Amino acid sequence: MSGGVDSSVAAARLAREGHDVIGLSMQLYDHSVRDGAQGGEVRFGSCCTIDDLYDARRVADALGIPHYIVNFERRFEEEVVSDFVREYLAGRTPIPCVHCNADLKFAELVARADGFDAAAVATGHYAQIDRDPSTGRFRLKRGADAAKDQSYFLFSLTQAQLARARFPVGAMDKSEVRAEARRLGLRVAEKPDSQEICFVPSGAHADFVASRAGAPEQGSIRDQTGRVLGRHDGIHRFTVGQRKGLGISSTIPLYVVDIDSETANVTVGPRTALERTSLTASRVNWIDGDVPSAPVRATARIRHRHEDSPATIVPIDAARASVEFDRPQVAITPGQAVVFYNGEFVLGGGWID
RNA sequence: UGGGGCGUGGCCAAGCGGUAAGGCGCGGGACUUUGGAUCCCGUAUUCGGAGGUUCGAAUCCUCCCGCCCCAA
Repeated sequence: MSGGVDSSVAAARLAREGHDVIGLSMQLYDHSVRDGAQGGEVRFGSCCTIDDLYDARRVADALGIPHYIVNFERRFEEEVVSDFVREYLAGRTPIPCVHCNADLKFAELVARADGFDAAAVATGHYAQIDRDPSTGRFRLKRGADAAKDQSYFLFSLTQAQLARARFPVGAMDKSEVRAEARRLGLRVAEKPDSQEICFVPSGAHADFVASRAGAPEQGSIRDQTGRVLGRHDGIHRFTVGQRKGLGISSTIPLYVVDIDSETANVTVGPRTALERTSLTASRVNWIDGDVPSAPVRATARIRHRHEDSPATIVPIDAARASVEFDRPQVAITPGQAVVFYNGEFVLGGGWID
């Protein structure tokens, strides 16, 4: 229970269905240090704050279920935050929410749930799970509300994890979830959707990285011919596809095309220079547990809030695959996830090299 | 005070006689469980100053002001 509407309604639905529900909330960082102590200007995202934990507790009270806060500060630091910093310093663009899901919610949290002898672990994700009638294997499906679908963030789930997972709001529209929260009188009914990175003060992720990594290495901003157009204060300030913040005058908008962590060079070019037809992915997970023995026709999504596009997925080995798109994709970004779909079903996904 | 170049919105910058491109930034919006992501809209009655030529100038001429480079 994050303290948001979705997990609150998820808990409410399970309770109403007669399940023996226990509310668990993850404490991800030390609020006594982070909140306020640094001058009051420090504000964290709308998720996982101390206020959110209180909201979760209040909702649990309202539902008449027990509520526990589990301390994942260390794990969060190890699995999510340090990875986030490391990735930016390597010139990649991390997506911490996937790690938080895979490494905390569906790993550590499940382990804690075992301590409560829980049969399953439910979250407020907009995604659905069913079983393939022919193989008996679990399948991951998009959320019913196309606008809120969060299946992208869940591509790394395994059969074992899916077997225990429940997504009570996955078949609902967001509006229905809010309506149900209102009907139940839950205080979080109108709470805004969370956004931005929960552990970084809004709008300052680069400063956050710098504060963890020390003095940033400056470098050059070059055009595609290698001509120097400007300087920058660290490659962690850039992501492929980025247009803003370059500080370069031009006759056309320039976008970050490439980031070289070796030379600290950031290459920029016109929008068309962002188009690529292929990519390779590492740490690929296939939802059904088996690596396909032949290329797979699918649609692939290269970022959240992006439409998946027809492609052929070619397994390279157990953990890698190449993805050949039928049409060029704009701004394929190393560090982001690529997720494969077959219609409503998530086939798998991996991390873009 | 010999030669050359330049002064266009907060910044970079196009235009070089026909009535102010574009980019950055900024403001607003859309989107949103990653991205100082993307996308959309807005942002100079005016071109260092003053005169002049012209139907008409930021664009030509004159003078002035302020920068820069080369040579002394």
